[in-house]
Amino acid sequence: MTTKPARSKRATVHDVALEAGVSRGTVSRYVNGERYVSAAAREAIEAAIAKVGYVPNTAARNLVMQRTQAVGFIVHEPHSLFVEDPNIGEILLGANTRLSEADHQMAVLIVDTERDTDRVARYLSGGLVDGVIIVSARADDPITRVVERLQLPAAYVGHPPGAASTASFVVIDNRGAARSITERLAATGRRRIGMIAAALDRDSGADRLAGFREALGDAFDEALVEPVPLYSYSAGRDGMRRLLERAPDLDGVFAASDAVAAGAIEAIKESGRQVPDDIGVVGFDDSAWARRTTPPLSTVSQPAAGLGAGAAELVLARLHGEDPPAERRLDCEIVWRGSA
Amino acid sequence: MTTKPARSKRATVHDVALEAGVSRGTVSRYVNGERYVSAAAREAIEAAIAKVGYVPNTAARNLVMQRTQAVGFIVHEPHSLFVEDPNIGEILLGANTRLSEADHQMAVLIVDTERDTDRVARYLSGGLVDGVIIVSARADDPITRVVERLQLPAAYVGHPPGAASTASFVVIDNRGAARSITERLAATGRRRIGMIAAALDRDSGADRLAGFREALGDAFDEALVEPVPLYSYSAGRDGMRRLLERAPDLDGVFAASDAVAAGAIEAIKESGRQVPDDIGVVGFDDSAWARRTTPPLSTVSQPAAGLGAGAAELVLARLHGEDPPAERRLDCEIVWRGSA
DNA sequence: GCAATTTCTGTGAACGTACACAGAATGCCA
DNA sequence: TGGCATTCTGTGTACGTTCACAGAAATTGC
Repeated sequence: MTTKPARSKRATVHDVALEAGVSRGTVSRYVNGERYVSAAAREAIEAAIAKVGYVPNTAARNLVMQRTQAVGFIVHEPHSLFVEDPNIGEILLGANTRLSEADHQMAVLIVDTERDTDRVARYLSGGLVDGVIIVSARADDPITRVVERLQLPAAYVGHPPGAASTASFVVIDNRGAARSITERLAATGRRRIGMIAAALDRDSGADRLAGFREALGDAFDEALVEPVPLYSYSAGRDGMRRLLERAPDLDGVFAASDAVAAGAIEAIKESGRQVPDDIGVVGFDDSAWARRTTPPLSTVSQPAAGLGAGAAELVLARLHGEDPPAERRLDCEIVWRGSA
Repeated sequence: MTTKPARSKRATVHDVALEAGVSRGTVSRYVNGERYVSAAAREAIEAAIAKVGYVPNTAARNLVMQRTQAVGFIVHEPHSLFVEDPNIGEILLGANTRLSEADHQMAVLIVDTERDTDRVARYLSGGLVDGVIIVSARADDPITRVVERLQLPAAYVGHPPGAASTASFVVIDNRGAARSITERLAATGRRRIGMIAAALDRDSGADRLAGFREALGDAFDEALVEPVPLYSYSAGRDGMRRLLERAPDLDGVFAASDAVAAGAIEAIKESGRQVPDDIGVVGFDDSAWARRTTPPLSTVSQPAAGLGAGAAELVLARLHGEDPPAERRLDCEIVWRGSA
């Protein structure tokens, strides 16, 4: 008696063919649901597949088909932000849902360190994804360059990093929304309105500031704008402290994101002032933060899941050889709660 | 003049060999950093690779190597929870960091609908991952069964879903931590301590309740335990409302998670009581919620990133043919803030 | 009842890589 | 100079699938 193999090898299309008494080609046709498979063959193949436990090998299929049915979801963020910013999670889920409907898999690629950059670049170059969704890219990004060089079908969520002819962008109307909510804040009777402007190196940050400036018109005062690097709680808190020191007579503030607004509220309370009585605060994103502050935030509701879904649609369209619009702009809604 | 090809094909190892005037084998050896490549050949190959822009095709390599250098990260959660629960994000990042160090890619697989189940099962069966990390699996899970059937090296974060000989588990000491924090709460002089017990169908939920019961000993009162289905804010708020109605004399409460605790605090304030003066509240997880409530939560700090990293290590060990321990238990720390 | 069509099937090639093996070149020592 | 170990190289095969093609079988039309 010979020793039985330690690990039973996976069944291949060949094994099924042998078991069913037909050829590889016929099995392949059956598996891919093509026409021209006789009833007899079909039954024999079904039985054989069940018996040997056949599952197609995707790597082999990918190799010959030259596609993978997978889309990369690239996030370039410091890890902490990925955790803190609920929008990214929702964008991811929105994209995943749409991709899943189209029978595509999502590979999440987080780029933080130098090392990640290399690995992700290798992964993309290796032909394991048909296209990519890119979230919050910076202007001069090695990953972006790799994507462009490979001519990989791409859709960006947010900031368009330079001109890339092969890419589409799905964005929200940051400027319009910032203008609307600032106008709304002004309409509550505030006279000295400041802004904590975050991430000015990105389109989103710059556009929100532009909208703010537009809304105030002549009343705009450069000195009441406090720039901070990130959309984070601590940046908001620190920025607000500085702003209050500079302008103690402030009675309204537009924070560039809810996380920033939450930090700002802490700083305001710290200083002994009341929200919204002394200072009205509005945020941006309608993230989980917005319902957790006291009072809850008036803010801009950002269709995060819609952004993800939109990006997925744009990539899928490209994969199907269509030529989708270069930009898709989603509207935002203002949600008025208690903070202003 | 002939038309140039619309899309230039990717360069293969064959093209490089031709360009460098050597054979496929030699190029392959160079690319994989093997010995026995002459200096002359090396230089020629380097030049050729640069010239034709060669990148190895991972699908082809996967096929012949019978491995993919990728690990699946499976989350079975309703979408909303994935977004709300910051621990999952941190677990993901912890795992990603460790996998990335070991040059492995992570494929995120979110299982929510029936449809997801099929797709993920197909993906796993297709041989695109060498192993999996599974977060918050339920007891009778189709995905878990697929993983077991495929004998895929696996590591579970949290709940061990039945006996699976091929898997390892990385868990936190839920029971011990629940006991500690309940004792600590009791030590502040509380006499009527209740618990909002969430997700009792999971080990984590059941163990936290067990630790609570252990800590109180004879003082334990079944009537002061309010079970809720999920670790969510709204579940906590609703549960606390019911508990307060049933036991208006309550002076302490252990919430099964920070999100639950945050909801509980809202309900307590709603009822006109003060935290911590009238009722002391403690949570579990030390998530982002903990620092956002007023007052900030006393809670159990859960090493979420450590859980992810631990799971990654266990899977990697299995992939290297080692036989890691079946369970790795991580300790938690108690963080005392203002809520009790 | 024979040609023309439609349905069905098997075979060989290709995808791009890794690996085993045979054999060529080189170096060393007696 | 011959023998032998060492370094290097090229060729053929395998991985598991899809696809094109040729040809067999069944069905149709007159």
